[in-house]
Amino acid sequence: MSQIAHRHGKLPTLHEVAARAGVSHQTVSRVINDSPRVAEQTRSRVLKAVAELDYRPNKAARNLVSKQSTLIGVITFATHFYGPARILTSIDQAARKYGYRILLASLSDPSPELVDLAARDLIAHGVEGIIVNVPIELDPVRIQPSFRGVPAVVMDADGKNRVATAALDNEAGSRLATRHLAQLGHSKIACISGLLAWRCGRLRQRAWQRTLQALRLAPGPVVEGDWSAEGGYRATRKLLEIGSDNFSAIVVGNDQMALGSLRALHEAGIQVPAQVSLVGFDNIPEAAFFDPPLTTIDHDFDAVARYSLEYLIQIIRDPATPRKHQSLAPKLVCRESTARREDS
Amino acid sequence: MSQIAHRHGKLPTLHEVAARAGVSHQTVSRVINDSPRVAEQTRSRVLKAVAELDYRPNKAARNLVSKQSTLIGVITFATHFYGPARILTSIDQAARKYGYRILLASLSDPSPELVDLAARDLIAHGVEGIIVNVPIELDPVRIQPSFRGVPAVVMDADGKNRVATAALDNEAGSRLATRHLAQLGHSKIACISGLLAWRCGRLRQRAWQRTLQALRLAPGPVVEGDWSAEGGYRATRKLLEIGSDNFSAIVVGNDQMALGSLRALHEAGIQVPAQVSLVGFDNIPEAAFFDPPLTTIDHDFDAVARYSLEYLIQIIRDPATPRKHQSLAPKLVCRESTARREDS
DNA sequence: GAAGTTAGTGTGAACGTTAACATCTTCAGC
DNA sequence: GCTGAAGATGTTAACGTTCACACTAACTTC
Repeated sequence: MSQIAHRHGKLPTLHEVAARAGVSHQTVSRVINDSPRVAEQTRSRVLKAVAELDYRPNKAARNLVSKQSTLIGVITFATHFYGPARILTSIDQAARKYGYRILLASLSDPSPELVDLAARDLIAHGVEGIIVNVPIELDPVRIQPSFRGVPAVVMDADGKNRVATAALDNEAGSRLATRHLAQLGHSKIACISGLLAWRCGRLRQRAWQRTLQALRLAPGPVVEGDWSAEGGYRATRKLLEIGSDNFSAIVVGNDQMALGSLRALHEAGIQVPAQVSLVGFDNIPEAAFFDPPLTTIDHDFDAVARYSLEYLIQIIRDPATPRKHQSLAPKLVCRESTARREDS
Repeated sequence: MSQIAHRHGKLPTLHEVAARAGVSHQTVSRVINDSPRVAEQTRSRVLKAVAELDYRPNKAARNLVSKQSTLIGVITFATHFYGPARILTSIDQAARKYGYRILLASLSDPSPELVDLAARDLIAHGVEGIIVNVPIELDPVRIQPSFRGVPAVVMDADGKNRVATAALDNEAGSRLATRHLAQLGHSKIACISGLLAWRCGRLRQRAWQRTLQALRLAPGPVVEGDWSAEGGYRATRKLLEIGSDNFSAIVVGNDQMALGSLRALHEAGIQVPAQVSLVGFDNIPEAAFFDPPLTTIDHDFDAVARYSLEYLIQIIRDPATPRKHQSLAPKLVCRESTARREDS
């Protein structure tokens, strides 16, 4: 790798490369930045010096003068959950392709104030753009001043085409799940929602309710879960306490909770799907191996993440890019946790 | 928040704050950095100006001159898996407490060359330290030159006390799992390993083998999985093809694979734990809700992550900190997927 | 062959901060 | 009231880039 030992903690600079190649620092800069205005011979001489010294441009210095930090900030929350973690990973993967690195700002608490603080801090670090993925109801128009002109894409929000936003269509997913159960003949459809403090939790629950209304079905019992398997387990126990003859199917807020729900039903001696049908949400890789394999809503986390990042980069490159809302349609994945309602 | 509108994309600087407070930029710098040599009256005047302009120090400029970037680089791989994702999250949480931000470098492929490249890039960004969490066998002593004196902690590796390393004790975990099964009377213990290209996969498998040797038991069949539920499912099918009378228990490389395994056994009409006992690895939050609830090895991902970060910060603050290897002991969590072997 | 163009290179200033040193008070100590 | 220390502030020079511009040589163009 490097043929030359470096003084401890001291990295070579443009000037040292220039001295070694016998040119000015500016010429080295031109070579580094692929400027066409460099003679082939000079270029190779510089490149040789760069390789010998194992030179890498100091990004802080570049950032200071040119505002090009090759940094994208991501403001996120609850990365211990599958969805947020998956999105973060996908954003990072996508960013790498464009030569960007991710500067992480994960919140201890999802409040607009902390988003504002995080945005400022990221901007102080010189990020070229910011992706916000926070589950609370965040008015993208109102928080925009926090970004002070730095391009931003807000996920899981709707910016009314005044702010760039992108979201998985939670409502469409929930509609799909509820309709599927109705079509199988279920008329008593319960709901285990995710945290209602989360936007996607509220959206999913509301769509369940509205779909039932549209189908002229009375809404079954609702219990709020906390997205975890344990939360799903507890919510199902509550549902069973209310009375198992109040529902023959459950729309569950995510797959982890569905796992807990499956467990609770199993313990209560209730057969899935023979006695109760269950639909999950997210289609985590494990869902196909639940017992029974889970019918669920497939959400393409990678796609939104990739879309958001590419949209952000487009805005960075051309700030005049129109701001709009993009929503990605989910699809139903039928497995074995749902079945036709047997008339009793 | 900010009372004053900013010119588009232009952030206030030390000088503008200084002008507004009627002091020199250096005095503002002193206030910002909590220097004691500032009169109380001046301090409050400066603070007022800072608040009014909503000033935040430009980290790139600070980084350039003082080498204090408040940035820590994390080199990681496969963040779509539970373990690496969890560790990343925990590192980030811990870093925030110390005022650091995480600069992410996730690899597309876990090779020493890419680790080297990532390290250089992170250093070019001015990170004050680096945490490496890559599953391959990485000789921490050999890759050390990549870091050019920048403090680093390598996870899941052993630096022979010449490089700072930290790891969950995979071998102890596997030993615990295997011994547990042996104590329950199982003598034919199979293994579904994780990817053997991963260090932890190899370590876990090897410890299973050695434990059996130590117990003077013949090793059961081994199949390599890929850490996923589907991989566990396929591996179990292979095991069943080899013949279900060759094993009465399985040590599985992680909980996701154990889920797939459970499914495959269920499909084959094999009762767990009545006919076959199963031990997982990692204790993911869902494991308690598998059917049956999974006996597994509890790995404290948060603890290693926190430890690694705190160790790194200690080295940053005092480069003379001795380099050593820290290993965290896992523990067995007994649930219902293991039972005493019924003599047939 | 003078004037304009273009390729290739160099010079100096900026970016916004901290470090090092300089300066100017103020006040204790005798 | 002089000396010296300490407290409070200011001045100047880095840090390592890029940007704007200047310059030289060679090559067109009429």
